[in-house]
Amino acid sequence: MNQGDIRALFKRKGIKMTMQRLRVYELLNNSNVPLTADTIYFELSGSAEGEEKVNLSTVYRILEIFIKNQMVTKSNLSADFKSTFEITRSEHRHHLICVKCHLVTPLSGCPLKGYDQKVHQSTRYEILEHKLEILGICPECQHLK
Amino acid sequence: MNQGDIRALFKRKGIKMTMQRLRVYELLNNSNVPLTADTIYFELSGSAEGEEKVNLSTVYRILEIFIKNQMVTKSNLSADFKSTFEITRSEHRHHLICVKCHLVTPLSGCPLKGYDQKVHQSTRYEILEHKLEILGICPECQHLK
DNA sequence: ATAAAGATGCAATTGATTTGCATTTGCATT
DNA sequence: AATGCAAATGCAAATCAATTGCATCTTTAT
Repeated sequence: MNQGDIRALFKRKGIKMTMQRLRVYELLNNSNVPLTADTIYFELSGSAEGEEKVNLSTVYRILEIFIKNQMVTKSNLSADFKSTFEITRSEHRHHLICVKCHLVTPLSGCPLKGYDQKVHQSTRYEILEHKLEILGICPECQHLK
Repeated sequence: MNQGDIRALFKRKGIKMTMQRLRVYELLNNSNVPLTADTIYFELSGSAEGEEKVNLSTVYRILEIFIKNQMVTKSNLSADFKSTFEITRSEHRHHLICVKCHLVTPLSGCPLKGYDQKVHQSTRYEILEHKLEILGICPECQHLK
């Protein structure tokens, strides 16, 4: 997804394009794991020449807009209980989190195909989404006793 | 589970029994939905004659101990992004949360039987637990437009 | 090029959770 | 039942993520 595509997406959603929003979007789009707000902040700060910082509250405000426009999903991964943000993809993803080192590994495929529908039938809730995370100890950390 | 059972459980775990711990445990044990720390605090404050308040930081410290002893599980339900605490049961539970009114409904049965094992095989993580929550709109709130 | 609407930066605030410390309580022992 | 001590509690202050008010700067439509 190049800069033009992103510009078009923003226009389609009626979101004003700014340098900050572009950079936050690109960062999330290029990450294959959810990111915390302050990770985003630091990633965008450490960048090369000419690049200005993006203020942390601006990061939060941008994320809020992306969420409202369903471009980003907010979650709380249990590893550190900070909120994390992830680009909405056509195929949603779940993650495996190491409780020791906090490594996050995306899982392929969703084991809950059809489950939302079943829950809808038994509860009459209108189902919007589900969140799943698996907690464990990664191979590395298993060796650390 | 009566007071004697709880006392025995504490003894078995090597946890000193105090009035505050007993009351927090009973409250969680009698709830069929996860509770936030401040809900616990308020529940225990509003109680009848003779009952003293349990300080909020004490509530947090008690929950910490229960978690360490695997008597309680901490989660972040997405509805309001506060931490919630739930008694560990032989059959773990997942919940359906209304994004409008925050109603929490326990779901019966776990749709992930065998999935942990499968993830273990493909990733070599030692799997400890999984957390699942379904977000939706409850029948009541669907009518509110 | 210009103006209006909206976005950003900065500092201060909020709200949940944690921590230090003085006091109190539970429990093993006498 | 009384005693001693380790551990638990209450209270106030601190911490940390997240939010907000406001003055200034950018974007976009004209």
